[in-house]
This record gives sequence, structure tokens and C-alpha cells, in this order.
Amino acid sequence: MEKQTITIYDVAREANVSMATVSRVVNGNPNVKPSTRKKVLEVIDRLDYRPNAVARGLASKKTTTVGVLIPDVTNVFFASLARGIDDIATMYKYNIILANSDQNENKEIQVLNTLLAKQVDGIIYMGNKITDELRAEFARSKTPVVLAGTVDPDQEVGSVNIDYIDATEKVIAKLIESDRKNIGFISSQIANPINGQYRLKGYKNALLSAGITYDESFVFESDGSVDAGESMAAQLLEKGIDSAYVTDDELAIGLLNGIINAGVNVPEDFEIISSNNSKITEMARPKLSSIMLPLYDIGAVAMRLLTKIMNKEEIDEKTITLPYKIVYRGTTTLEEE
Amino acid sequence: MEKQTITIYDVAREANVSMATVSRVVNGNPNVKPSTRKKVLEVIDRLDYRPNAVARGLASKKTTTVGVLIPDVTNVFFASLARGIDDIATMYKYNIILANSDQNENKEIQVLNTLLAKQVDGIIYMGNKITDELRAEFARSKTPVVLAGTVDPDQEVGSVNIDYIDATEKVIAKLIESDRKNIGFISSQIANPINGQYRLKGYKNALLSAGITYDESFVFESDGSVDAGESMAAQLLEKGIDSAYVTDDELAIGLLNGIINAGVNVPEDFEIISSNNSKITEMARPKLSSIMLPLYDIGAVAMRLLTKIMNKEEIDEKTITLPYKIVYRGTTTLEEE
DNA sequence: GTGAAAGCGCTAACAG
DNA sequence: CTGTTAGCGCTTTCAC
Repeated sequence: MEKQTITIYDVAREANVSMATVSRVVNGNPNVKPSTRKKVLEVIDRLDYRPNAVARGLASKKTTTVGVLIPDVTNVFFASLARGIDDIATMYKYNIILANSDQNENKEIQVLNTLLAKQVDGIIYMGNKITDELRAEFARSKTPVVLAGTVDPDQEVGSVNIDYIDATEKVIAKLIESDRKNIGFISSQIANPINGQYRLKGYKNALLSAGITYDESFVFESDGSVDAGESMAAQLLEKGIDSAYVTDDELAIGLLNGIINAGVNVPEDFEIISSNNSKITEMARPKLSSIMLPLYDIGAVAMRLLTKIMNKEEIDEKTITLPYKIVYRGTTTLEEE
Repeated sequence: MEKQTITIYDVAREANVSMATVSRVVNGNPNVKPSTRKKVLEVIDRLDYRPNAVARGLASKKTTTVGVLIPDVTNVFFASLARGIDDIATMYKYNIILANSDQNENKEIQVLNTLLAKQVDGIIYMGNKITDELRAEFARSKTPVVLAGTVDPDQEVGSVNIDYIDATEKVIAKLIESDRKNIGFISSQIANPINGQYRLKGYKNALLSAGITYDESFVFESDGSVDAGESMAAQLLEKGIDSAYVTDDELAIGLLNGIINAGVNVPEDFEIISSNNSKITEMARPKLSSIMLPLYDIGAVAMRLLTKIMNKEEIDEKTITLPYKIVYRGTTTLEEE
């Protein structure tokens, strides 16, 4: 007594039409006489027929599913992007196969291959750095790829981001305006071009404009975790650092807590600005000031871009830069903007 | 110049064997002479052949993908479960199609149907309450279903949880030990049996054991958000409530912050115990005491259970109860345990 | 408008 | 150990 499937053939027989006709009504093809459409629909309903998407995928070479590579769903930052992706995907009748990669190259390649084997119509990639091997796979597969919150310095594939240089430059300038002289650049993986190239560049630009000498020892790298941030506090304080720009929210919260534990007042004696404005920034006390990355939108726009590419529509620009804002909350002294 | 696919047939031809043989080596069937296996493998490599999982799925009636219904990936609680699910899925060569449902019944039903249309081999459901309609769909589809962190009072489908009654009873008892008399029960959707039935029952049990009269006005329902928690603080204080058991971490953080804003000392004058120990509990200041739900494990075990069912293995018990712990951190006065 | 028929790429008996 | 042969359930020309 196996899962007894009823097929398009059964419907055709019961409705006294051909499979082709059933296929047409199922797919909303207008070339069907209303009366026969009605008849078919009736049978479909009666038989409780549900089209087999796998068979359809094989025949049409479209699966209406896209693969999504995510470093870790557990990270609010990526989860927010994923939410934007899924919502738009659903809107356009796609489903997403979500796969955690842990930023691990081998896993990424492997996952990518199984995704391609499953004939996904497109891929959204989130991660640190798009390695050459990965890029090669992308190119070879001919499957559309869009990066979300991930940068491709060569701009070969589509991507959605904000202007990280500009945003970082702005917040650093703000810190300088508040008379901070020793501003730390607290980063997760520097290997990620967003951190090591763009944000760092913004940081340097701001210092330059203010005539402050760049001190490499003010740049800190870590794994981006809360713990890393917390244990880093002592070091910063020791170095005489009086404010920090942090590339990740969790890291920022850790740092914030570490600084407070050391008995230093935030924001009076130490200011912090974070980068993603994920919802945890509002859970911290004081609430974290942060660049307001439009996380959901980045995901949503990336998916929208992907649908266009999959649909072979005309694309004006495949490297999309979204606007951002900055919210000054409790970890900075400036309140306006 | 379309995406030119090379098929099992091409490999067979090039290797001078039949498709069946190629299929065998691809699937690791041992009945192949080593020398021909080698030859085939060589051709596969040379042609860069990649098996088409869709075709395979149609022929074998197995897609090696499972559907995962999640209320919202953005919620750390569910994201953690999802991570456990994905890791075990990957381990067993499955992929997951993740779909956000927003706890919305219509969306759930609809998503479920597209998942079934895509012929997923199994389904993991996370959510509030499994409605009758949903249950009916589950039953009708004959596709294995396992609930993760979601309870089925009728125990018809597999599920993985902890003993919520027991856990809640224990923490309430602890609060009582600390001389708290007016303990609030701060909940997200009461309609969720985990809250409205199990946890509430544990709460009542503990009160009963201590000879404290249950006061319904000490039970608060909300949407479970940080904001809800924060804005709720004043009310609780006004009622003379001196401690709270909270069903969700975000809600708990909001409440904590609200209480502190009101100038009340935590934990000296107000204790809080949360329920999920998601990573945000450690970001709060003071750190939240919490029941330590093994989130990752619940997801992992649920997926493992599902693989067994899909594989038609013998199942000893499909309603699994995992052990839990309680961590007393900064929002409670007791430190031991 | 509708039907017939040829696949889509692979698995799964069944022979041999 | 290997090949033959049917399909899996649906889409898609191409006729009519």
C-alpha cells in the first residue's frame, strides 16, 4: 500500500481530454476552451491531483528552486538576509534550498555541486570571500549567481551591497568630531574584502581627512564572536583606545560588555559604533549605535535581481548599491544626524 | 548556446558500456568490475559529468531533500533548531528546503503543498500549534513528518522536545526558594500548547507545592518581542510582581531592560528566568538565567528521527524528550545548581 | 482548441 | 558482472 500517486494521465482519462490539455489548464495556458477548462479543473479537484514538480522539472528544465549558500543561519546578520531572500523567492514562486557553509571553502564547493546537481535555477551566495575556485565553478555552471552582502571585487557576478567605504568613513568622521583621537578598528575576518578592503579604506580615509596618522596597531582582527569582543576590551583600554568602530554586531556587543565590565563609562569614556544594526543592537544596554545596513532589503533585492537574470530580463546594473543610514543610539555621545 | 548538459548516455557511449553500468558506478553499486569502474570514472571525470538529481528523483521517487517549515529564520530560537537540522541533513546526504511560515495557517498549508509537490522525502515542522487542517494534510500526504520544538498533544506524529512542565516547575520552585512571592508568568502566544498547557502547568504545579495561590492576573501574554517585554515592565512592577518566568529570550531581554529602566535592581529586587538559552541570553546585562533548551540538539535529533522514518527503520519511540539543564546567571540571586 | 508522440536523464527490474 | 528495456510524470512541438 504505497503512497498512491495520481498523475496527469489519470486526470486526462477521467476528464476525457488529453494529457496536453490537462497540462495546459494546470499551467494557465489560455488556449483552452472555458468549458473544458472547467471540466478538467473539476476532475483535478475531485481526484485531488497535485502536479509532480520533479517530473515537471525534468521536462521543462526548470525547478523553480534556488540554492542559498549561507555561512550560518544562526547568525542574525545572515538570517536577516535569508529572510529577505525567502520572502521575495516566495513571491516569485520559488523555493530556497538553504545550506550552511561555515565559510569553509571545501564545504562551499561541495554544497554548490549538490545544488547544481539538483538543477537549481539560480544561486544566492553569502559569505566572506568568493575564492577563485568558487568563481570558476560559478562560471562553469552557467547557472545565475547573485551575491548578497558579499562583495566581488571583480564584479563578475551580480551582487547587492551598500557603499561600505562611504559608510565607514562617515561614522569614523563622526567619532573624530566627538573628539576621539584613538579610534580602534575592530574587525572579524580581515580576509573578507568588505572588512579588509572597503571598511578599512573608509577608516583610513576619515583619519586622513582629519590629519590623524593611521596606526596599524589600532586594527584588531578576531572571529567576530561575542566572546572575542569581550576579551578584547582590556587590550584596547590598555592601548589608550577611546572609541571603536566594529564590523559585526555580536562582536560589538561583546566589546561593549567588556568595556563596561572594566568600569569604563559608555559612551562618555568610550564610544562604539557597530555595522549591521541587526536586532541585537537594540537588546544591548546602552543600545548600540550602528550603521543601518538594510539587511532584509539586501536579501530581497538580491533575490529580485536573481529572478530577473533567471528570467533573462534586461538588467541595467548587476552590481547594486543600496542606501544606508546611521543610527546614533546609546553608545555614542552624538545624538543628532 | 544553451547550458549544454552531458548525460549518463554520453558517458556510457564514451566508455563503451551501458547506461546501467554508469549508473552503477555513480551509485556505488559494488557489482562492477574494478577495471570497468575505473574506465567509467575516468570518462566521468574527463567529460565533467554531473548526475542530474531531478531525473534521478523522478526515476527513483526519492529526492533526498526534506522540507522545513520555520516560523521565522530571523528568530534565533528557530534558527538554532534549523542549524541542527541542516547539519544532520547534510550528514545523511539530504538538503533542506527552508520556508518561512510566519505561523500563519494559510501560508503553512500553502507552503506544505508546494513542498509536497516538490516531492520532498520528509518534513520537519516548527511552529506554534499544529492545527487540524495541517494534521489532516500531514496524514493525507503519507510523507513522514517530525515536529521540532513543537508539541503534538495527540502524539500522532514524531516530535522532539524537552519536558516543559518539569523544567518550568523547577525554575519556579527556585524562585520561590529565593523568597519570591509574586511570580509573573510572561508568555508569548498562549495558544501554543507549550506555553498555554505545559509551561503554565509547571508554573501552577510549583505554586501549588509551595502553597501559593495561583493568580491569573500574574499571567501575561504578548507577541514575544523585545518591545513587548520592555513595555510590559511597568505593569508588572505596578502589580507588585517581584520576579518573572519568561517563555522567550527576546521577550525576556525586553523585560529585563524595561525593569532596569524603571530603576529596579536585577536580580536583587526583581529576578528573571528565561526559557531557551539562545545566544542572546549571554549578550544581556546582567546575563539572563535560563532554562537551557538544547536547541541545536532538538533540531539534530528531529532530523535524525526523520531519516530513520524515511528509511523505514524501526523506531522505538517517536515522541522524544531530551534532557535539559538550567543555568543560573545574573538575573537570579541563586548561583549554584 | 485539442491530441499524439517524443523525449527530459535516470533507475530498476530482468535477462544473460 | 553487464546490457536491455521500460518506465517515472510532465512539457512541448507539431499536426489537425
